Amino acid sequence: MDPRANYRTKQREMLIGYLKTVPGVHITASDVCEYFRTHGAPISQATVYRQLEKLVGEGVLNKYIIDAGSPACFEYVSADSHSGGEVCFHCKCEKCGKLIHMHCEELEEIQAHLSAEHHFKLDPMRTVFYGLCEECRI
Amino acid sequence: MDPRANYRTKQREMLIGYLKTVPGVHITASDVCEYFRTHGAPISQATVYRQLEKLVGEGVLNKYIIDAGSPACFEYVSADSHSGGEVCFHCKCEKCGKLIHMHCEELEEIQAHLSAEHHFKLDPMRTVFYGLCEECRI
DNA sequence: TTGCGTGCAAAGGTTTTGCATGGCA
DNA sequence: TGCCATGCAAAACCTTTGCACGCAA
Repeated sequence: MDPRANYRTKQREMLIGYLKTVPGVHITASDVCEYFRTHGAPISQATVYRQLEKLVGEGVLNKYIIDAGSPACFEYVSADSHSGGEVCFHCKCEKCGKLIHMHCEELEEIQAHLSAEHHFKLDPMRTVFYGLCEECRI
Repeated sequence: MDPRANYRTKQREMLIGYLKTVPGVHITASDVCEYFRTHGAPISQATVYRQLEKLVGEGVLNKYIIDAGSPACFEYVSADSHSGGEVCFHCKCEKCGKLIHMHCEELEEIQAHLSAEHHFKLDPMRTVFYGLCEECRI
């Protein structure tokens, strides 16, 4: 689907290798820089940003924009997600800022409904539900 | 519901007055600054940001984060939306940028489901569904 | 009079970019 | 060899903040 030539550089392999070890966890660009700096194999932030963006384009990572001013979050997409099996939704608490991951079949029906009735192809990776979490709703 | 004392300053009135004339349109902070600067009544950007954020807190405006690095978008909330009668959802096309307003009962069930099953109180005014619109989905 | 709102300028944080060098294919 | 990737630094960008002054209540 994406026959772009990608060089297998040391930095790219290190990045993918690391992100694979934390699937379903939100990582920021500076998190990545910090990780490699404290592990004796620093990668420049320019390279981190460029590779992360490239991996998003390839579908290897998801990118989430939670809030303005805050750094973007990246998350490794597990192999079984590629098979179309599970979709991950996100809920963001407006009060405490907590981010909740959700794997819910019922919510997947939203996609079908939006597609059939509103001719809109939902992008679950990009969509964030805002509201109040269990503790904050009182 | 919100007894905060809000001074009726000239800048605040001008801002609300302008935003009211463009309901359902996405406006950025710099758009606002530009508008008033070219109309002979400049408002400092600090004031624009502070007032916009305050108006969001009051429910007068909605704020949308479209993309990292891109400025936040603000949108005037019409009076009938305040009456609580109808809930308005938004779909934002990631490709052409079009914003689609939706009044759909079926989608309102999402709120009930999130509340009952996931203990999450959805805020429809703040939530935007991202994806591809009819023309862009091809 | 009180204290919030404003304006200016500077800072803060995230992300992008120019350019020379390095490394994969 | 050709060209993409990397690193460094600086720039670009949006947004927030400190402080003194102004103005609504």
